[in-house]
This record gives sequence, C-alpha cells and structure tokens, in this order.
Amino acid sequence: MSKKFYITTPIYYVNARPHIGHAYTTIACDAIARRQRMLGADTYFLTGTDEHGQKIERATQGSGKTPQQFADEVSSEFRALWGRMGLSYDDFIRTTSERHKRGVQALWRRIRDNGYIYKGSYSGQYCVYDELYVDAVGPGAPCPECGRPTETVHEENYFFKLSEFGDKLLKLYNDQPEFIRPETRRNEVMSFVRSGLRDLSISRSTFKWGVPVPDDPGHVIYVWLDALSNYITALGYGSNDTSKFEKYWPADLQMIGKEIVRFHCVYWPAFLMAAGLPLPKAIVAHGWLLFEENKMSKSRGNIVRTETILDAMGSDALRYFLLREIVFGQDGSFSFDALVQRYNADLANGLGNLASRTLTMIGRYFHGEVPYPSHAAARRPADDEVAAIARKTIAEYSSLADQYHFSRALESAWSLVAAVNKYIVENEPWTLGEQTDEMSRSRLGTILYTSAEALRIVTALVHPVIPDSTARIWKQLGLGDIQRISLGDLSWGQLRLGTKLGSIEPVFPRADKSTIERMQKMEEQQRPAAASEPKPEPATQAQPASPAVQTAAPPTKPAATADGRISIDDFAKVELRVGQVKVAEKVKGADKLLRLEVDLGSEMRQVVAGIAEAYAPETLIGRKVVIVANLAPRKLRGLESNGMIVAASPEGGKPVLCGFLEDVPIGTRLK
RNA sequence: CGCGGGGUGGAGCAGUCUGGUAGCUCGUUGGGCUCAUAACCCAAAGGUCGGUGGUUCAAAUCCACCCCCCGCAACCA
Repeated sequence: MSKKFYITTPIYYVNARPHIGHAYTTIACDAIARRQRMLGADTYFLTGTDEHGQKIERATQGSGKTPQQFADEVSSEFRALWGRMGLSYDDFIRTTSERHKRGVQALWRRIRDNGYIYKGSYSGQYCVYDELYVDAVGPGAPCPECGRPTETVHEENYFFKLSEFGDKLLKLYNDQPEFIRPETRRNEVMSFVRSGLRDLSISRSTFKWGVPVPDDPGHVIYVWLDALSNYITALGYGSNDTSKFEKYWPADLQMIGKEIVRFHCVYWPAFLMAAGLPLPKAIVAHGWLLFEENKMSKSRGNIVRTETILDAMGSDALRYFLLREIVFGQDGSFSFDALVQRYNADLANGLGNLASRTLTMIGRYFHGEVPYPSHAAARRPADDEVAAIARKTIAEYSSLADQYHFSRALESAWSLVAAVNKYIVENEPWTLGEQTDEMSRSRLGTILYTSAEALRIVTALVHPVIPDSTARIWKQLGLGDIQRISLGDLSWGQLRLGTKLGSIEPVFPRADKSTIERMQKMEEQQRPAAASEPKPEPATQAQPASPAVQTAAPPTKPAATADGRISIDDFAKVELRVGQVKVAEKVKGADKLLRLEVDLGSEMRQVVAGIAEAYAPETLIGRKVVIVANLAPRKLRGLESNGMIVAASPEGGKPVLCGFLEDVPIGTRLK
C-alpha cells in the first residue's frame, strides 16, 4: 500500500479578495503536493474558504446582499484564480457547506460529550476584527492584536476547557519538535502556553452568521472552532462516509501564515485532544510577503494582484520567484523588478537557454534523436563529472525539498544547470559538429547525451515548482507525459537513446523593462476601479446598534461634488488661525508628541502635535504657526488636544511646519 | 525591557539550529565562445560576517552584554 500524504492550506477568510499572499501559501502547498504525488504518495490537497463570522455579517449590512451571497462571490473568486493558476487541489471546502456544518456539529458534540464544554458568561471587550475576546482592558480599548477599537459585550457563552490542556500541549511540543516549524514559531507558542491558558469561549449569541450550536440554536459556534475543523470535515468527518477521514487523517502537513500560529498550534490540537482525535503531524508557518519592503495592506493600496503577474509573465514565473527568492518561513519581499530579474536570470537565461541550446544541437547534428553516449575512447572525465553532479543534485534537492527549504533546493538544482552550461562551453560541441570522423561524432554524441540527460533530471526535479514549463520541456525532450514519472526512481542514465525530440520552441521568452511597465500599468488601472467598487466595510454607521463600534473604514468624507472638489462653504467650515507657541515640551512617555501652548490672540490653547521627531521643543517657542482652531478636541496620551497644527507631511519624511515669510499678527484667520 | 524582523563585498540575500576554506543573484572591470532566448563560459576587483568579551584547537555560527536599523502598536486631530 502506498504512503498517503494529506496537506492543507489555511482556509481563506472571504473578508478579503484573493491576493498574492493567498497565492503564495497555496503555491507552496501545491508544489509540495505535486512533489508528493510524483513520489508516489496517495496525496490529498485541501484548500477552501472561511465564510462565517460577525465580520462578514456586518460587511453585508446595508449592501443589499446576504452574507451567503457575499461569501459565494468571494469564494468563487478564489476558485477562479486557483483554477487559472492550475493549482492541483483535490478538494475545496467552504464553511457554509452542509457537509462542513454537519461535521463541525459532530465535533462539537464529541468534545461536549467528553466533558470539555460548559456554559458560562462573559462580559468584557471583544474585537470583531480578530473575532477575539480581549482580556483586562477597559471599554473602548484597542485590540492588542490589531489595534482596532474593541466592543463591550455581555454574553452567555459556551466555553471550552482549554485550561486543562496546557501541560498536554507542552508535552506535545517537547515530544515532537517538528510539530511546529520554524523554530521561532515554536518558541513563541511555547511561551504563550507556559504563560497559562484560560478557557476559551467557543460560541456567540450576538450574531447569527455561523453554524448553530447543537441543541442550542440561539448560539453559533465560534468562528475559529468552525474554521479549524474544516481540515477534518472536508474528509467527511461526521458524515455517513468517513472513508477519507480514516484514510487521510491526521494531516501530514498543515501550512499556515505566521499570523495564525496560535490558533493552529494551540487551539486546534487542544480541540482534537478533547475530541480524542489524532493530531496533525506538522504545522509549518511561512512568513509574510512584503511589497518592496512594505507590508501589503488594503490601506496602503499596494496589494499586488496575482492576475497581473499571470497575464504578463505566467503562473510558473510567479511560482518560481516566490519559492526561489523567499527563504521559506521568513518574510519576503516582492517587487516587479526582482520578479523579472529572477525570471530572466534563472528561467530564460538558465534553464530555458540550456534546453534551447542542447535541443537545437541534437536537432542539427543528430536529426533530433538523442545520440549514444560513448563508453569507450570518446569518454572524458568531464562527462562523468556532470553525471556525478547530477546524482548529487538529485540527493541534495530531494533532501532540501523534503524539509520545505524551497529556495535552497532550487539553488541546488540550478547549480546543475550552471555545471552543464560550463560543460558545454568547455567541450565545444559546435566545433565537433563540423567534423565527420567517427571519433568526433562519438564525442559529440556523448556531450549532447550528457547535456540532455542533465536537462531531463533538472526538469523532472523542478516539475512540482514550475509544472507548465517543465511539461513543455519534457515534451520537447520527446518524453511524453511528465506527470507519469516517479521522482523516487529518478537517476542518471534513464534517457533512452534514440528518443525522438519534439518540436523545439522557447519556453521562457525573455522579459524586459516593458514587461515591468506593463504590470505597473495594469496595477494602476486596477486601483481606481477597486476604489469605486462597493467596499465590504459597512458604509452605513447610522444606527448605533453597537455603541463602541468604529471600524477601520476610512473616515466618512464630507459632502463633495461629483469630481471630489469641495465648495467654498465647505472650506469656510475650517477655521485656520495664526498662533504663537508660548510653551513647548515633550509629552512624557511619547516619542512623537509635543505638548504646545499656543496663543491665538483671544485665548491660549493646548495642542498636542506629533512633531517631536522633527522639532526640538525649545526651537518652537515664539514661533508662529497655523492652527486648525475649530477642530473637535481629542485626548492624546492622556492630554487634551484642542486644535491641530498645520504642517507639510511628506510621505515617509518628517513633518515641516507651516510658516509665513512676512510678519502676521497673532489670531489672524486664514482664508 | 511593548511586540516582531533584521545588521554578512556596491545592491539584494543565503549560510547560524547541526562550529572547521564566507556562498548565491545582480552590478563593475577584463577576457573567451558563437550551439543557444544579445544568451553561455573564464578571470579580477570588492567582506575585520554590527561591537565587545567568553567557550573552543577552531566562531558568521555557541554563550553573555552592548550598539544600530526597519515594521507594527502605544502617540502622528
């Protein structure tokens, strides 16, 4: 019986549309799944979407859509993109599907019947964004995870006895050091668990969009319990047919992003332990993908759309880049420049060119049939060296790929490409091609066989990473269907003599500056369109049904004309006045804040301004500044700020105070 | 002591767990080749691996302390 391999991606929350970060995780899993299939494992690759929760329910309020419609839309976007990228998942689970709901409820019952669920009440702060209760902070306090304001809630909930699992979890981490990788994540989790676990609220009664708690339909199951269980419900857990569950569970690898480590490494194993189910064998957390050094975020507007890269360069270019350039587990940086450079250097000039030169020569000198390597007089040590390097590469690549060190594995594969290029140059097959004597022909055959065989090996090894282009090279080598090869058996010398080459065509056309420009243009065109798209964030905040709520949505813009300009009346609402700084001092405990007392002529105002990094307090005394005089007061670091100081704020630079070239009386209004 | 990530040739990064000639890509300079996608190969210049101390026959790697940079939040009305 063949080995099985069950691999999962996180299920993606439909709160956000698919972007390159989602693609990164899924591509990594796809490459692993493909490799496992080529190794002969009975592989099952799961991905899906997470669709419940208050955030989704709120997002659709006032939009005219039901949560289900909204989830359907975004979920299908994920599937469309994955389809376009040819991702080889075996199943796509949605948390709103019947099979999932049934499974979650079955899991709930089992945990409950084992005595790990009780009813209690909670009153305190709750972060809607993270779907998380926040301990020990007052009303309106920001969420420690995301900084968004929390809401005060009073709920009767079901609780999970997480507190009973601390020791068992620590034992798990100790006994199975491979359970969480990389190690920094493991350390984080261990210190989190050591600091003590509290029981976890696992139901909500304040909203409806979720899976009902069995036997108590007034509650829905906590989204994380709901979401995490997808990994088993997709296998039929809790259904009539549990054959897949029996066969594939526990998972061999659960891939996650570093932001959800706690849920997967603490809560999930605890839930499983409580249910008496086997635990996954490994959880691997990858890093974040940054865009040109910055974190990608909606607010920055720098999320790169995967479609753009697919359109301009194809799926393999992206796959190769992400897995080669980024050290798996660490944060990585994406940029169009780096993408194109990597593509040209490794794929076009490296593998593509090697294929092209090798196959062209076989076509020209041997009528497109793989020639015979000579075993006799025409053999040179260099030929055996290439074979030796190839053998070493197979071993090295396999070992690194099995540890998910993609970048190093690929580096190793490309060292074989470089070795063959060098071999070709040093042996000058083109010179031999002009000779007709037996010896030269034999030598030429050996060189080209050696090159082609090395090419075949690289192609097979990296097929899981760049499936489309390697399949094409495989065809050009005359080898048929690459899917059928067995990686475990890959070894030097399997290329059959006389193999008839397919038609030769470039697999990786060179990219250049215009490719970059094209991608940038595509992104720019996308942005304004995206802005006008109905935002999932609630636009209507009219009914204060939930008092403390302030979502992260951009502040409501004042009434504006169609082209975004404001009337003079609107401007007149802003009272700008000249003031003179009388007192300036640092706000204690704050890096950026200065407390200023500003003379506006008619009154003194206390203003707190974020300019401490640009101006020393003493240099401001006596200086005339412009103040927004009628701004609503606001507390900053405990101090009330009455007004705002006007400054130019260069992107990424320090603020520069506004001033006048001529002298102006204090209190003068600006209009 | 807020959380996190870093400091390795000009740029970007591996290597650090498991000490033993510091590696890769790009760039620069000079040369070679012409089979190949203006691709390929060779050579050269360029590094006190943030600092100090320690362990060791041996430290980029292990230990201790310190310095600096970046992201996020607290604090940019």
